[in-house]
Amino acid sequence: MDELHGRYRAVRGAGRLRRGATPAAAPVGRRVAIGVCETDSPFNQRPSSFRMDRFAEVSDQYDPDDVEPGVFDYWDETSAYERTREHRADGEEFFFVDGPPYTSGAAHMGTTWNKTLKDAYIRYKRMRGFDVTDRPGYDMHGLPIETKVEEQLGFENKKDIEAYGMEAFIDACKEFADDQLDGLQADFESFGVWMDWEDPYKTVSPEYMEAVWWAFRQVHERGLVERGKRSITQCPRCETAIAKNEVEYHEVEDPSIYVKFPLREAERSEASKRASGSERSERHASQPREGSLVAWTTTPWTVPANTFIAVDEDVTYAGVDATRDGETERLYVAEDVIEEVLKKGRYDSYEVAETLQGSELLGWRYDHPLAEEVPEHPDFEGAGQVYHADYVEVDRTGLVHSAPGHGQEDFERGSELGLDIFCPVGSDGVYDERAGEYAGEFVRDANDAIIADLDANGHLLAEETYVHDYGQCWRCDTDIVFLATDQWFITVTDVKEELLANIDDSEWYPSEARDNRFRNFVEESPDWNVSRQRYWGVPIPIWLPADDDWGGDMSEAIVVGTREELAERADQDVDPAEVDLHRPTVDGLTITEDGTTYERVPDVFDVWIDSSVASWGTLDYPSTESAFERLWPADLIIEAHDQTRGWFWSQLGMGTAALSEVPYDDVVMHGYANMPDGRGMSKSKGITVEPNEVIEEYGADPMRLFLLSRNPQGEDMRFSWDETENMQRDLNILWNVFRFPLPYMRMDGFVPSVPSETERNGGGDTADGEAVSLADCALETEDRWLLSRLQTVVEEMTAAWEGYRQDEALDVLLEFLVEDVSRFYIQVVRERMWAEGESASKTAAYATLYHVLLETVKLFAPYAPFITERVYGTLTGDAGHPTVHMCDWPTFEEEWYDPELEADIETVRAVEEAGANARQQAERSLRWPVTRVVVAANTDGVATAVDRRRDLLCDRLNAREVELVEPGADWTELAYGARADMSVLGPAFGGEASEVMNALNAVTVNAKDLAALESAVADELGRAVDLDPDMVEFVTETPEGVEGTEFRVDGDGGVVYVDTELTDAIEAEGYAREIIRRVQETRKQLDLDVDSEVVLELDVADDRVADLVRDHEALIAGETQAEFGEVTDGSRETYKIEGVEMTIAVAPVDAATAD
RNA sequence: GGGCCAAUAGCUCAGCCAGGUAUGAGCGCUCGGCUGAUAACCGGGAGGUCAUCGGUUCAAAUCCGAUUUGGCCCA
Repeated sequence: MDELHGRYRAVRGAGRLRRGATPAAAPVGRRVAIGVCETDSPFNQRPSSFRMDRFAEVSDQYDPDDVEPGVFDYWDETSAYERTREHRADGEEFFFVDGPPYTSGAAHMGTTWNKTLKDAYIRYKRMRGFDVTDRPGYDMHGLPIETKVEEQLGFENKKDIEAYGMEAFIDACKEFADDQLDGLQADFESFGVWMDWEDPYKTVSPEYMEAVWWAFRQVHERGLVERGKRSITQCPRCETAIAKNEVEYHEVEDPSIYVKFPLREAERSEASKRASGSERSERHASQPREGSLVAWTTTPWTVPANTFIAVDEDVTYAGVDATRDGETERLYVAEDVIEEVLKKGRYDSYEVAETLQGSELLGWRYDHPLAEEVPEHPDFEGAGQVYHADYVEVDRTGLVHSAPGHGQEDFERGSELGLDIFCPVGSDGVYDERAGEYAGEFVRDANDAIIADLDANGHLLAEETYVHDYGQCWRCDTDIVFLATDQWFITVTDVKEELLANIDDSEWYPSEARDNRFRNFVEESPDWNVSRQRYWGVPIPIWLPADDDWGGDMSEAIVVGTREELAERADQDVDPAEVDLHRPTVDGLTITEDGTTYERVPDVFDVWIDSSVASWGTLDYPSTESAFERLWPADLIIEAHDQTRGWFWSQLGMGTAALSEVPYDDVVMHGYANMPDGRGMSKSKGITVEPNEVIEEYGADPMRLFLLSRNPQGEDMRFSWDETENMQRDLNILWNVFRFPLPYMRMDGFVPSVPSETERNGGGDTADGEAVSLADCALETEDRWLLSRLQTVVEEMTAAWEGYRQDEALDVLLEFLVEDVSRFYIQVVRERMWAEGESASKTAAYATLYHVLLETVKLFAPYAPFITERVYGTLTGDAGHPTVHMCDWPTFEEEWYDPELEADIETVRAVEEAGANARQQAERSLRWPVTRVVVAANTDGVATAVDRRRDLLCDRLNAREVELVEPGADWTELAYGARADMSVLGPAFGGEASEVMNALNAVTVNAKDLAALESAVADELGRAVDLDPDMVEFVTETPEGVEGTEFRVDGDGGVVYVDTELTDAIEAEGYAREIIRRVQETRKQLDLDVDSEVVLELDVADDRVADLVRDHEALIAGETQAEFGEVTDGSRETYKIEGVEMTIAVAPVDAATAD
């Protein structure tokens, strides 16, 4: 029962762990309708307040628990989804078709990944201007639901259903499916999927079922429907055929018997010609023989139906005279397995009497080993003979017991040979009267009796057991049986060429899946058995003459295609608008034409048929025609790779059979969602990660971001809690980046220019008169750089999305957000934003950051619909669209694109990074300015970039000056030392080696020149030495106070040297900065507003330093909103800065402002 | 038993198609820095038999073959 109620939308609380290891067991949630909040939710007090004011205050930290419920409310209140659809109503149509999930059980991680991908692509397409078809679908018929309902009702087999009443049972199935649908839909909504939840397509609706009938009728009209016997996999409990892909394999222990089939005195039979057509077999076949053919089987219960023995005509067989307990008999087995077989039979000795080709055995006749027990055993024309078959392998005995009434290959070969099909077993796996002594017994239960009878008849050579994989019913785990029964087929093998040709009319992502897996599967696909002997499904709309001697001629069958047609032709009164096409309603309808009364065949369709018509069923075709004519076939479908043999195939098969076309253009085939350790998830084994746990732990947006960060083309995904947490962290950066400028913009009354809804719809400038647009601003280098980066990002992301690689697009976006916006741009512009009063530079920074944030949030929207809604709302107030999801996808704007600038800044950042490293080596913190930074560039490109961006570099490196050393030139202040390689130096100089080494270590030269080094060492040593190049390695030695670090940019690079020599001016500023920082810290501790004023008292223990600091009093006062004075009551703290003791006291100017 | 896909740092993954030094990325770890975005942020460092074995090649994470493990599909 758990599964029936296993889905809840998480009830959000404050208790989410920020960094959980593994979360505790799934929280016990209450079912809460989407968008309805607990009464204690803050959003009940201030519903969707985030839309009330532009630049309104937001919380310090991104908290999905806070954001997501508010956004749900907002969407409800503003009909955001409906308005977004409406907004695109005039756009070019894009026909997406939802592969319908099966309505049993809750959404698992795989379904969640699937729907998240679909949602993201739908949102993206909408932002690109398309009017997207987004009708969700549910697959609601079929055996799985029947078995679940049977379980609920405590049923054991079909007879219980009949006793309960078919109509009541079908009602129960419907109710079950509806319940499951509600649960699934709530799950999908809980992580922000926007599809048309008001109007999903359901495979149980009259319109949809009619779409199935219509298609089947089309298929019939093309002559592709037939009834035929086929060997099918039958579940004896469910009493129905089950699809091959519904058979699950388990290890079982079965009997393994070697049966002797006694040769009849052979006369040449007609069948031998039929079997081989070969001339050479005739001579041998005509010779009388004695002895037995030995065949092996693991299914004794199929022996009653034995019809022929198969051999391989190219294999060598032997007639062996085998002796046991003094008795000798002739046995025929393959030559290669004589020893093995005789050992099984515990024979004492043997002699090979003759060897023959398999072809020589053809036509030999034998007697049925259970002839007495099964009087009606196959004895018809052609039965009881040896034939060739391709399925023969030389293991066991090399001869194969063949019963076309059971085995699949046996059936095919038997049909080919024109043999009758003998199957004395009913649909429940019980022998009928034709099985003689075994009649009434369940086949498996008869194994022992059959083995005993074979033994008693002298036909059992050996008996043992054998462990192998055997098929079981996927729903009830009953071992399947193979039976030849009457079934209905769509003969797709008749249109195989067309199927293969149609494959090429669709594009697959990844393409290999189409060209390998899918093509192989289609090439090998057999006719499609579409009938099931069950209840909960679309009834097969075939009516046959009631007198029950229909000969199989489809022209004498009636196939009904629509409700209208049914109403017209049925003998009973049928209202086409009201009729329920389910059983048992349709079972009672008859059709009488030309004096013949027709009754419906009792079967229903295999449930795979239902979803195969989704591409027109979702458009309510044929009852509604216009949408189908406009839209079909689908532009896009997105499913996992198990659908290669499922929905991708069934749609191709049905589309081709009914309409001669493949019903979809683009296929995105994603993988499976696996456990963090790579195992597959399994609900029954309790190995799962539940989506609601993830939402509870980290939020819906972070979960979506994680799912969308995985390659959606073919590869399986490992779920990762850690990566999901990382995504939450990345969204926190988005949050921080977004909220950072809000207080400044608010204080300065910045009015951005926001493209409004009216403007988009009809053009015209509706922006506020004071609104600042980018074009009006005096942009600085970093502004233009960030805007250019944005263009690059937009272009790269769009290309990735168009290639169905939203994961690559996300990588680009996250790197832009984290590296470019957060780590570089914001760091650079902080000071500009802090500036007091009006400033063109500040306004430019506002306008730039505002524009970039707005575009960035749009780029994030398909991934994280909640946080982006919140951010967009706060940025635009009531000036923008009602929802971010109505926005257009950003476009590449040439005017802002400046690749040279982007390359320059890349160089600047590399130099900055190396500079920071050099500072660290010199132990000089960034707060202290340095007199100069020297950049030795390796290439002209680097030199030019550094030269062009000197100002920015000075700023970033806190350097008074940047010196440039051109490529090829040496920085004259550098010296070169040498290190000795003692493994070479030692042998060369013997006892003098250490003396030479010391001299080498001591000297420096001003170029990497061996002669110069020799001369310097000679001076040091007082005598000349001969040095080889391999004795020494040159090393760079920087001047005192200078440290160097290498950097690289795209293969180019250079060295950054930082000169940390101190001057009074530098010390003065350094100390001042140290003081400023500590005052700021104190201000924060006192919880002061950013702009509130303080009194500051400074006491510096060292007079020299006190004088230095005094030079910067104005700077200190300005940065900290302070005036110098005596502090009596406030914070007072003593610090030791660079060894100098200082006491800093801070107090608010007015106590009233202090809190 | 057969087909397809995957395996690269502790974790999640790029790189492989078109062979040429893994300056690999993020997270984690560790050492340091910054300090009115601050429960944020930045820098340095350590960390790899590219699953294993064999082959082709001057050169293999990359191409080929086999094996192992995992996933999917089929029998």
